[in-house]
Amino acid sequence: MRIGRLAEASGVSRDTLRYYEKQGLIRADRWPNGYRDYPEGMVELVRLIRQGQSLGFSLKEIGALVQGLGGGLSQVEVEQLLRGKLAEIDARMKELSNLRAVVARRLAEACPLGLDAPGSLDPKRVAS
Amino acid sequence: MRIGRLAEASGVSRDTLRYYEKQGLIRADRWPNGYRDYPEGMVELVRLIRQGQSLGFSLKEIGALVQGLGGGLSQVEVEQLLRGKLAEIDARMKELSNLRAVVARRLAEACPLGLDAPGSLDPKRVAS
DNA sequence: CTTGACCTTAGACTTAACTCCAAGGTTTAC
DNA sequence: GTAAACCTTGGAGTTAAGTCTAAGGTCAAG
Repeated sequence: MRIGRLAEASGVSRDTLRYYEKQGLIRADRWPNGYRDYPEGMVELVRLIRQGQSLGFSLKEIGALVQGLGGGLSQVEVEQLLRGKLAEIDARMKELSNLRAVVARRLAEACPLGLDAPGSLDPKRVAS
Repeated sequence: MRIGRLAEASGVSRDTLRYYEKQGLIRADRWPNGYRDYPEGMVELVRLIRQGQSLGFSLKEIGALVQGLGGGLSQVEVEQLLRGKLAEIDARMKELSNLRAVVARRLAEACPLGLDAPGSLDPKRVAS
């Protein structure tokens, strides 16, 4: 699979894929002519990278995880890395559920009667 | 409350608070000498902004929400904005739970025996 | 054998979100 | 009253994550 095909399949630009390679997030074999050659499964990995990113993880963090799994880390280190990531994901889910509650509460306030209760998000009326 | 106090209480730098103001995310009254004066509740709002950010929302998105709530949007528009945000949060929670499953699976694989199953995150061994 | 659609690299440019600096005014502590 | 610790503005610099451009190589179709 050449870069254009991977770009189309994964929904990121060619430039971005080359950038990810430079950052060590993905790898590519090469044809004799220098063209990059990706395995099918790369689509999955790139999608995972984008997903991680959209959830607030930096490329560096994602890279550390991906690198760690592929690279020179020991069994124990990989395990710790994964456990750490898992804890972080759990924390983030909790935060997200808090945020959801805040937005849902504000919706409940705004929706039925137009009441303006304290604790609003409104920066002009924030509680003194 | 002056800017230094808010910075300390909310855990962001003075510069960042001024930047948020420039971007329209927060507002401040002024003392006659020009110093910014924040209400207590501002701490809460700033924390919320940081939380939203750490969950992958841009300042622009957060600003639209905060602005919308404070600003010239109609009842219906605010309601739509909030519903949209809620849907987005739900989608993100689902993604996060997917990501959690991927990491947890990899941990289960890596942990007990060092087996290398297909579907790994490893960029060097991604399925062909 | 040339046209169009691919691919390569290196490097410049862009945007978001800070972060720092300079030059100066204010307030508090001694 | 002066030194330290605040505050102000404007503007420059930084980092991450792309995005774009230039100059050129490859390949299939007509």
